[in-house]
Amino acid sequence: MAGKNLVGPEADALDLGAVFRALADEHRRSVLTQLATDRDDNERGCNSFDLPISKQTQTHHFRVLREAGLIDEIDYGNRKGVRLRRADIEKRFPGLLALLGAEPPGDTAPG
Amino acid sequence: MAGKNLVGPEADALDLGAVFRALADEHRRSVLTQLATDRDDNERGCNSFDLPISKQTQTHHFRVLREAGLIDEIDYGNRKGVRLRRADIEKRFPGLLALLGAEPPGDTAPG
DNA sequence: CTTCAGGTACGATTCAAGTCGTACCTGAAA
DNA sequence: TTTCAGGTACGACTTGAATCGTACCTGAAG
Repeated sequence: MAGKNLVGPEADALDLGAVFRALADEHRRSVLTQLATDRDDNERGCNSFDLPISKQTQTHHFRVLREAGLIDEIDYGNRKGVRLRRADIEKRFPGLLALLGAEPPGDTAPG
Repeated sequence: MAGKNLVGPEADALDLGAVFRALADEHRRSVLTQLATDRDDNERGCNSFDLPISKQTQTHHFRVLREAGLIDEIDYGNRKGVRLRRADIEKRFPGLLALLGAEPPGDTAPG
């Protein structure tokens, strides 16, 4: 019933390079921006982000975000939850999440 | 005599994706960290960063940093200067430069 | 049990990025 | 002028990342 939390790095072990690499991708940045915008930090389903990519690729992106220490993944077997590691991120890299709000969401180049 | 400033994006046009992509590379992050640490924002020579890469690759990295809007490049013909665009960066992405200080310099994995 | 949707594992493909070799340009100094 | 160090341009190589196809796993609902 209660999903098990997939492992990520400890709060003190967050690597700035890995974080920047994770946020360099448009889709991953979109996910994290959506998570950071919700101040209640609700757990969300993986398919609630409207990513225009296949589910295999989504799996890849969520894994990158988790291994960078930005999100927790909760495995329920046949579905998965995602939660922002806001406290850990703010502790190690204060102000990082606020930067994501400085970018207008869905800023994909037209044409 | 007075070098000419190579063009980069306007302050309001700084793109977060380009910035994260630029800072995802270890060498470029090292350069920007060194620049951000100097609170006097002195202009520095391109070969004052002790980058363990060829000069062609250095040219490439400085170009990426400039096109991301993070630095100004001043061309003197047979040598080049680099200056951090601190005001523009702080205006558009406040707190970003402070994040670089949270990472210990020269943190290359041993062994 | 079967069915079904969500997710993963593995491999293959495609593309972007980091790197360097060769050649060339630039300005200063001899 | 020549020489020299710093830098660029172009091309080529190599690695890593993003993407998807196929097959398989998981738990819930019939």
